[in-house]
Amino acid sequence: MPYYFVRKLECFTRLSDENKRALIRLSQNVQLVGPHRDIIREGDSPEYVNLILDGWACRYKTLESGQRQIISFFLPGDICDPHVFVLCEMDHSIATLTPVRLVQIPRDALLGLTEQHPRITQALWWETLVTAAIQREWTVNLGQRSGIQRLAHLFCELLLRLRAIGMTENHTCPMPITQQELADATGQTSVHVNRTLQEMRAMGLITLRSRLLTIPDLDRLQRVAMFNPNYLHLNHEGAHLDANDRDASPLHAKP
Amino acid sequence: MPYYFVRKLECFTRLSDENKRALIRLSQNVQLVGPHRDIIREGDSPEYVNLILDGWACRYKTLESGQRQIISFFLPGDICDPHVFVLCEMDHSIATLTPVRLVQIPRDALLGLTEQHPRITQALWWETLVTAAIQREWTVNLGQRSGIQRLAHLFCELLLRLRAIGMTENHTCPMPITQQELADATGQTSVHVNRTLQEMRAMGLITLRSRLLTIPDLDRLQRVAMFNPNYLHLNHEGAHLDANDRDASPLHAKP
DNA sequence: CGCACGATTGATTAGGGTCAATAATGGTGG
DNA sequence: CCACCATTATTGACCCTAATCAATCGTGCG
Repeated sequence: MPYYFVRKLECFTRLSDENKRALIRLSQNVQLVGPHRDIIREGDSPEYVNLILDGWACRYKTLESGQRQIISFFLPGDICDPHVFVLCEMDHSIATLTPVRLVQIPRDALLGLTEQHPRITQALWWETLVTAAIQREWTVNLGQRSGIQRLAHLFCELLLRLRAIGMTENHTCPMPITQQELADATGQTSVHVNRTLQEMRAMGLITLRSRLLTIPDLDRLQRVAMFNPNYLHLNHEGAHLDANDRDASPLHAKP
Repeated sequence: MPYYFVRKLECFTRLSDENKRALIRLSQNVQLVGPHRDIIREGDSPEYVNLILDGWACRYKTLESGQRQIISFFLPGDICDPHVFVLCEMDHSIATLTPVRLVQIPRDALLGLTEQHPRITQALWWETLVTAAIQREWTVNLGQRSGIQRLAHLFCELLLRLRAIGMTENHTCPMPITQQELADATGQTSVHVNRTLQEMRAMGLITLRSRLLTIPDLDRLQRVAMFNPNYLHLNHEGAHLDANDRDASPLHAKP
């Protein structure tokens, strides 16, 4: 079973063997959660940091009117809010989309880890900032792009994130979510998502069936979406950091 | 001249006199920037952390098509990305909206501050997490709300944030931005914003003229917007923290 | 006073929502 | 292995919000 979160953090910087062992030791008390279950709800007080070992999950908010917005997707290896403890209560919910294997990391365990491993601290910082960048890009996506562009952009993002953790094969990646969920993420109705997907298939932009997405020409899809991958910061920006660097303050990272 | 950023951080937790003096010492080398000027551009490498002493600014992104999305607003006292140095290059731009007084804080100055003042470190953490929460709420706003609701929601958010730093008078606050900018923030055209504002005025929800916004009945506007202020975490959630607490790790904050 | 920018208005159109019905799919138990 | 049921996907008809284009009006300011 691959450790996706190790792969993910290695997108940013080199990790020592000791770093990796420490990360892997977190995977105690693995929990299995079925699909479409809440992991934590708006209003709850955060007690753990959730690390998604495998499967997909999402942040979401439900309005009084019943409308739901999916705010972001969690993929294998993603960690849900490593610094959430500063706040007293959750302002959104997190739910599984597929069956999920996760670990709930107690505050002290995570604190111990970062105290012992400056490089991991840096990498978690990078992960936090990239998460924020993704959220900003979603703001742009919902505010400025058309239906087809929103879906195209989402597919580009998910493909690159999945590729970063080694979950793609050639031009194909898993896409284990329903059209309703794509609709909730892109601020459309499922009816319109359905029609837009058909249009994208007709244009030869994608194949999507059996929960598998194929993008024959990623450049073309990126052009359709006006997608610029810079916000994902996937180019080993922390490669210059010595794996044994003592200084773990994010304010110290030398760009 | 009030120190809005001190007021803002005090929304989270109590600060000692020494904390405050240290914060105020940052205000060396104040810069005056005219309206509608870029402070930092997408692609630039971040060299400073910008602290807005006074005036309004915004994050934005421009697409190849020329469309612009305003991603967030910076109000007096806001600090632009205290932890940005982990990343090599900016994935968005920041520009002034009004004339702005700001300080560009060098990395080392900020690092020194947080090393000396654990309480400030905590408060900056809170600020970072609230900024992320605001971004999520904008995602919901753009994805799920109608034109009038988006504007109403934005006005509610801005009023509460301005009230937190003491910039409101009764039901009135400054709103020094154009309809085009409201449009770029809410993902609409300025024509439609204009019509929606007229509708809101006709409903008695707001008064907006001479760059002043009045909200006679905030509860009512909140209901229209389906606005829930919980995501702003403005209820002194860090009040329990002793101002001399030694431990500054966000993972340690006891909710 | 005149200029530039921002606000306002009107007419028309298009993208996407709504509602409702039907068809595929896939998982389950007998 | 197959029948059944629940979910998910698909289609059609119609409607409405908000975009577009273009012109005009205000207003603050040098």
